[in-house]
Amino acid sequence: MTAPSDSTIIIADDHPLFREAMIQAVRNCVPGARVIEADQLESLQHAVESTPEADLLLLDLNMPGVHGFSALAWIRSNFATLPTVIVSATDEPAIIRRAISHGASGFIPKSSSIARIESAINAVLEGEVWLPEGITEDDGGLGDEEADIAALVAALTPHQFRVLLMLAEGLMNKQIAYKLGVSEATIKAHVTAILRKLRVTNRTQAVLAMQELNIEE
Amino acid sequence: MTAPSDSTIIIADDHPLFREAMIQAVRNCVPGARVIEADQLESLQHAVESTPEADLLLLDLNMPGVHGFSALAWIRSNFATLPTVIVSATDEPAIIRRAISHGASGFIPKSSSIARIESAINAVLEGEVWLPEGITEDDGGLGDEEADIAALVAALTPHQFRVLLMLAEGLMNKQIAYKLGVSEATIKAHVTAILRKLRVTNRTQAVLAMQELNIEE
DNA sequence: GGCGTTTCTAGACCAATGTCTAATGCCGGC
DNA sequence: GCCGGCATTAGACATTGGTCTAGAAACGCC
Repeated sequence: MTAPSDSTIIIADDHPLFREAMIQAVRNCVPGARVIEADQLESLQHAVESTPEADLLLLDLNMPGVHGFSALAWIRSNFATLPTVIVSATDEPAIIRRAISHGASGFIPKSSSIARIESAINAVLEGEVWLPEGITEDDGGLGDEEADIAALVAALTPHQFRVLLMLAEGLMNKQIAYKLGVSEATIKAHVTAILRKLRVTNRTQAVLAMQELNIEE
Repeated sequence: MTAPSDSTIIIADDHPLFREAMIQAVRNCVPGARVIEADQLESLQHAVESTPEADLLLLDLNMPGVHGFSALAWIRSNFATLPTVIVSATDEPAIIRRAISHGASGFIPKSSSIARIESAINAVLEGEVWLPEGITEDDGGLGDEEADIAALVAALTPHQFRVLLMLAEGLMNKQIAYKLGVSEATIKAHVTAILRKLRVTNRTQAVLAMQELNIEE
């Protein structure tokens, strides 16, 4: 238990029961830790932006609005000092290695025992990279295309990334403007910036580009 | 060899080498068969539309422009009498069962031996359903959402389906019109029809809906 | 505390998208 | 053979989407 007891740890998972279990594990590891929960990307964004001093993020790969590595790529870019551990239902080595290549500090399959989860949390808090048994880190890396798009997505600002996620839900500019409480003209400006950064020419292509970071194989 | 030697068989696969191997297998099974090749969805559409008397379609799941069951769903609807066997690099039982639920008459993993492929072709030509060893047909079926969307996609006309595939590439109406040799106004009419049939309100949502039929898990 | 840079905001303008109406041609049923 | 329904085509019109310009606010850097 080398971590200071005033650590702040963010847990992002849309499943309340699992979130509860993770909180227990965290409390066992770091008794006095402050735990912040997020059940969707919006609350996660709020959490990381309002607590830049956080020591660890436990991130589920499949939450409403994000089904893949786009959230990880963006967080790694905008909050590079925040160690992030991916928590996922899968345990496929290929996906685990992709997560590490995208900058994750560890990978915890949801099938892991509580004891192993606690080991993982402790290891990452001490600066190590934690992987499930039998997985080696030094391997492959990402496909060219995937790495390229991750870099482009990482260049987005927080607002732009949020808008991109809404584009990926098929929302109109007007709906996005309402949700974010700004004018439609503002959203249009964000969309233009997104298209430029992702090097595409319309919103459908932007959504398709981001989906390159999805999990599917 | 109960199949008549004047059978017509369509082979759709974007990999020339593999297509060649399949042709060999088909010729062994049905010596006098007429073989039609297609290397992408456009040529496949042309093939099925111009040879309604075809006896069998061997369809790869991953071709340029189609990455999933959308092509199968649409073909089953518009050419219901054409037995279709899925040929795919995967051998995951879940995907195989999804293929059968979408109306495929068989499933051949690309890892199969020539002998097994020939067995499969013969079986399907005689009206049976052919599955790899160890896979049972009677199971599960599709998720509600997937079945629903398959039904909506199946309702599209050939032209509409082709336009939808181009929407899924992020093309503009103008580009689609040029490719299909019609006016932009025509494409707009098609898009409107597609949106209605898929029960969505813009092209991005249409693309997202179709992607529900993609392979990803 | 200033200062340049980046982000966020938004209005005006033009291009792309989607709807409505309607004509043509094709196919199946009576 | 004739009729009704549907696919396809397309023009006129309304809405949405995207670019350009530009000011205000936040942020790091002297």
